[in-house]
Amino acid sequence: MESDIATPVKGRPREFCVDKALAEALHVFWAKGYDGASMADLTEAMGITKPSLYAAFGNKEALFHKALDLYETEKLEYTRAALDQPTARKVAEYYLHGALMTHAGTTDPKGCMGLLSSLACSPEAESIKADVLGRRASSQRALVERFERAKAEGDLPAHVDAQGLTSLLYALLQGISVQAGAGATMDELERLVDTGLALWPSA
Amino acid sequence: MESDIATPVKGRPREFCVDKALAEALHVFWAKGYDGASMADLTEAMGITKPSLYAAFGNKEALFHKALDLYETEKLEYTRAALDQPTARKVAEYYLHGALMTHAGTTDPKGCMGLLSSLACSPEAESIKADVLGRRASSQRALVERFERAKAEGDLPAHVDAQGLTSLLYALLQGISVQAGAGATMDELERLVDTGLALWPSA
DNA sequence: TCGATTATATACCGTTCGTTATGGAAAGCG
DNA sequence: CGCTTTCCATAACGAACGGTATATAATCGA
Repeated sequence: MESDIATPVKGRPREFCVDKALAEALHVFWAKGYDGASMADLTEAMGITKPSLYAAFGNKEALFHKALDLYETEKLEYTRAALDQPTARKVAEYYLHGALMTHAGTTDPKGCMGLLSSLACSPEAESIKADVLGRRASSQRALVERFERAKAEGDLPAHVDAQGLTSLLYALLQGISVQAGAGATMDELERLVDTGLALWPSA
Repeated sequence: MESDIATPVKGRPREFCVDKALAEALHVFWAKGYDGASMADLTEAMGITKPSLYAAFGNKEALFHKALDLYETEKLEYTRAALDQPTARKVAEYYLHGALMTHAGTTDPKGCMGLLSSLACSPEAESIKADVLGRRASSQRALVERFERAKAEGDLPAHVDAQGLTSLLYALLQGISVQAGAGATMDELERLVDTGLALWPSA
């Protein structure tokens, strides 16, 4: 997928790096959510003025979608890599520890950008919510299929509900994000994960 | 706890019911969150004008705190009643089924009002977030103590981490609220709850 | 060097936000 | 009836919102 940001050959060259600016915008959206991030917040963090932002990214909504792309490819890569783990239990471990690092670490904002922006939905930002929910649904479908395969391969008991287990694992991820954003310590969240993994169904 | 809304003996009587208006305000805050609920939304739903609202409730922030009181006493009563259940497993069942009814039912807005308003935190609404987080922390403390008691009474295995189990149960509640707000069906959420209870530690 | 083209900077647009001042209507008390 | 008190309705406040018009600066091909 190519970037749709034109780089002309004529005229005055832009004085900022589009990728750097987008990374800064991602941090603002991550910390404040779509509605909570104002254009003033964004331009200040990106180090550019509003006309430059609009010329380079279109508008606030288009900027968010591009930032969400970056978030998914860079920060949620663990959710895709988890599916390659050999057993359902290791899939869950990969998911949960990935969530700890990504959503409760110290370098990036606490919590999940998608969760934040899908809940705080101003009526005019319906396409934002739809984008986030669509990506989440496709991730969840892939996990259901992975757990179905695990049942077929015998590393999940036959009686477990793959759909229910997927919803439960996602609930844990969402709870981790919520509690991380609410100020829970890393120790508390690790104990949450350890308790969850101790209950994980064994074949 | 007495209502701090004065009811004078002289002067023109107010033409609306304070309790009815507060219940309507609660629904707006519940559906949209603190920042997402505008004064226009609130006055329209409450059927009163802005000066009446300010005279009766103070301002938007005070109105939210009063609505949160109502929410806690009427809608979150199940989290207190759950602690009276005889075993830790029944406590968890009460919590989870209560969350299904309250946060995924058809009569009230989907999701959890506190979760919504604690995540979407405009910088000037810090007292809102603090209020919600304080109530949640006190609820969680009570649950930890209940699970400690369950371990002493033998209906929870001695090796389980009461703090971790509490965080896990709250994560499930939060995940239920998130997924309910995202459009999950009641069937999906019931399977989430059933899967979680199937994994519940037995003595 | 000269237009053509594009980026930046400043200032402004209309709208909505939470909040309040102003003026009149309705009740209790003398 | 007056007088006071309280309520309701209209309109306005300053600030912040997302988004732009305008003018100037910088770089291209010719």
